[in-house]
Amino acid sequence: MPSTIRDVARASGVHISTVSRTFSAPHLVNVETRSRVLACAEQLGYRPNRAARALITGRTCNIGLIVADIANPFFPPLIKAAEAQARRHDNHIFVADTNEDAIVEEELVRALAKQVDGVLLCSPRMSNSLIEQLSREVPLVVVNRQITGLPAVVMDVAQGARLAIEHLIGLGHRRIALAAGPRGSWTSKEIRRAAMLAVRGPGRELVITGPNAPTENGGLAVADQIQKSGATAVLAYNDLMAIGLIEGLHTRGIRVPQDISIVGIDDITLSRLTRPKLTTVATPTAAAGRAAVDMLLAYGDDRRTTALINLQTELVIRDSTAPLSSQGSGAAPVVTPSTTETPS
Amino acid sequence: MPSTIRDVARASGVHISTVSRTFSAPHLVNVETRSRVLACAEQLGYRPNRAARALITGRTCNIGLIVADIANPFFPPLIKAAEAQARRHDNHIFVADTNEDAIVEEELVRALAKQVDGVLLCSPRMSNSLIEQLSREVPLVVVNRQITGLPAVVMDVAQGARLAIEHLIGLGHRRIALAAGPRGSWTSKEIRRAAMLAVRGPGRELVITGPNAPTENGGLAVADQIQKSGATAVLAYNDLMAIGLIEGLHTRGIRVPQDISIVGIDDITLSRLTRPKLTTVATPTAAAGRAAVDMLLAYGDDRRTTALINLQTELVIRDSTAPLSSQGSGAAPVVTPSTTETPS
DNA sequence: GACAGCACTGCAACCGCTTGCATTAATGGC
DNA sequence: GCCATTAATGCAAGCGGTTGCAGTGCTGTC
Repeated sequence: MPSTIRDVARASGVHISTVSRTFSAPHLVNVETRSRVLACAEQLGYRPNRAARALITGRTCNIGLIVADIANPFFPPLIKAAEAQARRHDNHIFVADTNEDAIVEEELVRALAKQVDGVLLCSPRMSNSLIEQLSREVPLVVVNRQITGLPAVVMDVAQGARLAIEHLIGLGHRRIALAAGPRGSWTSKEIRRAAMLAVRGPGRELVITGPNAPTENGGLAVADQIQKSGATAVLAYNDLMAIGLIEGLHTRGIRVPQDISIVGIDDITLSRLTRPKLTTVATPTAAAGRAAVDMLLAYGDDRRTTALINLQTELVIRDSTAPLSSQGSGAAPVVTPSTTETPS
Repeated sequence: MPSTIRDVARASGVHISTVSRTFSAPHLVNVETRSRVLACAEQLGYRPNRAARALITGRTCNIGLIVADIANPFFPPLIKAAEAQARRHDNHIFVADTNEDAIVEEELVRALAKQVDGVLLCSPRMSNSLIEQLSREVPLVVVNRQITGLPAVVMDVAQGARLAIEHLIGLGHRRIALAAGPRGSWTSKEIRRAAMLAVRGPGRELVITGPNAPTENGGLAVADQIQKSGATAVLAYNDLMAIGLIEGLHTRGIRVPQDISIVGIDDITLSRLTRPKLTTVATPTAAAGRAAVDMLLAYGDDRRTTALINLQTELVIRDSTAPLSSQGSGAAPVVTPSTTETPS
């Protein structure tokens, strides 16, 4: 039913190759012929079949976008921006969700490989070496992870974490907890590294809990440990965890920010609307989506394309952080060794 | 570089057709041959090229998913569920965002048509007739809109709206406002229809404002009209608008729910976390995503497939609604004719 | 022992399109 | 006026698969 290049050729009385050229190399065909062909195509509602074209040109004009969890509010703005940018270049986007599972991730890259010109791997959970191997099978741009030799777009969460910790220290906090992210997360490692560095100083300690699921439930679940840690301030792996944590502390009668200060990371839309409004590190997710697509599309043009884009983050101070109140470190003064890793 | 069917054929010493059959009709090939072929394929890392296969079979095993706005928190759970369900059937999903634009929508359906087996059209903004026409070019399943003759998955927002209005009436409210959704939204029409019916009764009035953008800003922008309307309760087109509206009213010194009660629709994750927690009509978006994919995949099998799935909604009562307080209809007692339509 | 039937495999056309090469006609240089 | 260019188009191979048909060798039947 849908008309093919042959239908158009027949209708306009030329060979199919002329029709083909009308669309993919117009300068090679006579103006009159061209307009005649275009008219027929228009009338027949002809559109070149991209899959067929891809078969011979090797370019699908499709991009794969793999994220850990579509429903995690961190990703939709990234997906949206990537999709828009892709379409601006006449590309389409496959979106796939790994459910935070490294196995699924690998399988997805392989499954998509033949149908796309490249894959955007967002916050991957796979090992570096596996990613490197996959990048030999299909062009890859990694988002939220830095792997030497691979093009990547990262957001400078280290800097963000540093700003957050400095903010907390400035408020008088001395014992600060870090609610870490999921296992395999590069971002989580970065945050930890930066936080440890930033906390360093006389009488100051960093208590690390995790790994945790990067969700509201993950935050809820860690509330108990946080309470017992004796920390008066917490930096959470992301806003979702921060929000869950606030909820969890609330049910334990601990008030934020009066008893404990909380800082999130990401600045998802939600964070402006919760109670209290969340102090957080804003990450430029939309910009990251756009940049990643651009990088991928530039892949062929110039192998020496900027291999790493590092986007600035900034601290947004709202209502979930407050000066350390002299009387109330609401959390129990249980002493735990600093920088303890609680497995899970 | 990636190995083709020919490589596998050569390696295993059979004709390419045998390799092909090994993958698409295994029962037609001898067990020994089959395992030999499979071994070679495995070793070469061979995977059938879906695009090439699609060219001749006509089945791409891809699905298009078109939504109005990926970043609108209503959609991600739907996208996630659809993607998971699609993958369960070994299909992949193209996601595209129309930015609430009917023109873009049409273009996207056409652009995707050749690369997919069908398209899920979520909350379309196009006219019914255009959708019908498109459905002749590519299998379509419409989500959140009912068009006679087309397979559709809808959520029973009419029932939800009725429950919401009854809840408000039960709380003593008499003058109720409806913050309508965007132009072209079937859901918005349904809600209006149901709300008008439900409000009907002695001394009761429904004030309609809109169309409005289905976003937080849309809600913010309508706060003024709501205030002037003299309504003591509002049903908003969706949670995002409801939240924006609460914000807008707050800056005007109007408290929710003490001065005005607000009900949203959708029950997005956010709604459990705002201040106050939102009373809202929960819509089963994940179920809708799954159902829509199933419908699309069943398209070929049975033309008489259930043409309409209507999913139940339910009212979730939280903290944004309260009994009408005798003293305080916080909104100014300006009299506006009932059921006025404010254009925008 | 001839033959029908079956299981298995090869052959080749084809899906819709691109592209290097051949062909033709028109053009310009001298 | 002849030849080398150039512009425009046709031809056909091929991208990576699928599939109807034909061929091959066995088996079982009578």
